[in-house]
Amino acid sequence: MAGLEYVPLEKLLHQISGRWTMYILWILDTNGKLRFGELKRKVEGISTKVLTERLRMLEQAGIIHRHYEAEIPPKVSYELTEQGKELSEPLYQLCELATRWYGDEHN
Amino acid sequence: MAGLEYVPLEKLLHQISGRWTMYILWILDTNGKLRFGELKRKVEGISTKVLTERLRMLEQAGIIHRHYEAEIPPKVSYELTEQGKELSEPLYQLCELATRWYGDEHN
DNA sequence: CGGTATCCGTGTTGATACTG
DNA sequence: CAGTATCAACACGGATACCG
Repeated sequence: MAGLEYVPLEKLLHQISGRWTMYILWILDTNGKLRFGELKRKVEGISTKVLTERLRMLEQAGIIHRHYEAEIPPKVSYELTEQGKELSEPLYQLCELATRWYGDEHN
Repeated sequence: MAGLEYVPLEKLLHQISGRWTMYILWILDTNGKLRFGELKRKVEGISTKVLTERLRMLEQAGIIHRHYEAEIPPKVSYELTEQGKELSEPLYQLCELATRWYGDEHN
């Protein structure tokens, strides 16, 4: 039987879909590098646990990069990788389509 | 708080992601109109319940069209709507990207 | 043929409390 | 500041049996 990875597209969609994920990517795409706290404030309503999960997942997928500075207080920031930026283009198209279908009240 | 529909893109991705969904769309895109049984045979391993769920969901989203003929035996076929076909283009791009990232052993 | 109905295991999401 | 740990709630996938 096929399994989840049969089509690479399914694997990719599996990574970028799911609650919050796209929103996080969108915000990183439009804002550039952000610290954990800033990100959490912009993705209003997300819990630290879920944000952490998403960031780890995206990092492992090579879509975002985590930059850690061992200071006091600790400073950690995230940004899209070059690979991650490749998503912008097709995603923007899908977004345009989604906006056309479902309205643009929320951008 | 935001909710699932905050970004239209999330709503769209929510609809087309999830196990089997993309695969179903892919098959309808490449094969054209198909009957329930044919579809089920092509999406090897899927249960009737899940296939039905996905088809209902996609139908409600306006992505596929259900054509019912009250014969004996009953004949029901599915195909992409014009709206559904709009997905092909951006999806194809994402697919190219996914293939480049994750390999093309499986097409 | 083309589905429904039911049930259940598992994964995902999330709130809350706590830590280096 | 940037998380980890824990536990509860729920959505999702899938097997099986039955129906018009």
